Amino acid sequence: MSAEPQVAPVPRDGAASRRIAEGIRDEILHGVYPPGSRLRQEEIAERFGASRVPVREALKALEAEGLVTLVANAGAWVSRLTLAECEEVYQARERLEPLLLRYSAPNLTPQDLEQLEALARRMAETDDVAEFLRLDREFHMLSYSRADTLMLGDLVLRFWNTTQPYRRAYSLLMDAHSTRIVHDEHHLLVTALHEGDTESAEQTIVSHIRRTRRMLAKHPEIFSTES
Amino acid sequence: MSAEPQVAPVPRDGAASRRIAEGIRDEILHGVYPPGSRLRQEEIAERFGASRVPVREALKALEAEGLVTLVANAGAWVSRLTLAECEEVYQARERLEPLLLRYSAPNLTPQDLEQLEALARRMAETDDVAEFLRLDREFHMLSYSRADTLMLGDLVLRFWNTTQPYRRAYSLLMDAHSTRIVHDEHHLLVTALHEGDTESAEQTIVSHIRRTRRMLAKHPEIFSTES
DNA sequence: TACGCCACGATTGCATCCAATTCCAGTATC
DNA sequence: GATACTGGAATTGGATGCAATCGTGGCGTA
Repeated sequence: MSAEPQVAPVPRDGAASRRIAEGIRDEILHGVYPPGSRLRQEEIAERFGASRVPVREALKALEAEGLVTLVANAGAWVSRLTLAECEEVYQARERLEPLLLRYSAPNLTPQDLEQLEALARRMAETDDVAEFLRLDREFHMLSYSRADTLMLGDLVLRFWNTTQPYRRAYSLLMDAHSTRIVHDEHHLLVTALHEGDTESAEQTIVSHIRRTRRMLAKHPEIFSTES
Repeated sequence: MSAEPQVAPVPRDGAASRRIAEGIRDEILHGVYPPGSRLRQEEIAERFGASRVPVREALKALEAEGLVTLVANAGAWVSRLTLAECEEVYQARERLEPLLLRYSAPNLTPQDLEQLEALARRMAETDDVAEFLRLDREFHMLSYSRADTLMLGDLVLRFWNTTQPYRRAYSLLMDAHSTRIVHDEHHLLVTALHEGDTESAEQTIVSHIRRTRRMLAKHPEIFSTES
């Protein structure tokens, strides 16, 4: 144990705990840890070049975000949603995202609208699932990005995060028809925003989320994986 | 340092961390720690007969709940809401609580309805603020208690928790007229539930929350206390 | 007198160490 | 052959100790 060339001296930047929480969150969102997989403190600690203490703090925070499930004296697992829970999240999104859009829409710049249009186009053109998911997320988050809110945005982001694995599974099952409808809705949303018709934009996002929820309900097999 | 009669041997029941989180949350909700007050790790640790490690985990969890604000290398404070943030929470409540009520209403038992009525009556009779707050909270939570949800209920509870200190401050300012309206709304809600008219119950709760939000907006002085 | 600087105490962040609990494989018993 | 039990390894929960950082009061200088 004389030399440690593998890990930088850890400049004690400010908070290893934050770094670890963000790292684990990213890994969960990118599917490195699928829902239901075990999270061992020591393995994570070693991978981030830290001790187990900040790892435990990070896990506590992720638990409160709903991404991780902690069981006393047993361990931590990536949260797995049942169909019912997922529908709940979508119901909540149906209520909150139009509100968030109402905050954001009036502040969107012409550049934002242009970029939204570009994202919608690129989404329609790609057929790579990972790329589609990334663009879809970027599209919707951009539409909310000008909301001058202090917690609503974070809350919606959390909803997106907890349901991310299931969006991935679902988008693998989409046929050409469903795909087409999704893109139509995206274009409708951009158009409404362009015309300054916030009412219509809100209605479009409600329909968009509700339709996805009902499609998910038709594929309960997504939620029963045992791995 | 030979004997320690003051604290029980700590039966290591399962999770000191949970106990501490619940303890601090209760103290914040009961006004022991007002918004903006500092939370020192060592003081809390000593008071709960534990070390600072579980305290830090508890604070992390409370931060994710929005009750506590953590600053790296500086400390923890009880979150203080601005008027804008508080309005945001109320806007979110306006959207989510009717949804939660929709889940709960069909499952409310006759006993529940009776108890709701009793709570509404007792609320109208008391003139002690602390008592009113307790009953009000119990009333609304009971109306949601039969919701078979897995996260919506917790989320709404969190909204109530983060805004609790401001409800307290506000209810001190209520005149007879406002008070009367609040009680009327409560009775309307119970009546709608009794008649099985969920639509109407939802509309009542929306109005109830919206009215409170607008009243709060008329008293910005509540949010500018410097203590 | 007001402003900037510095040293010290107080407090936080993290690593290491120990105790308690859980999980699991191997064994014995029905 | 299936089930209940037991002992030890693996893993988590918490306490203690140390380094880094921040706030603050006192001092010097303009």
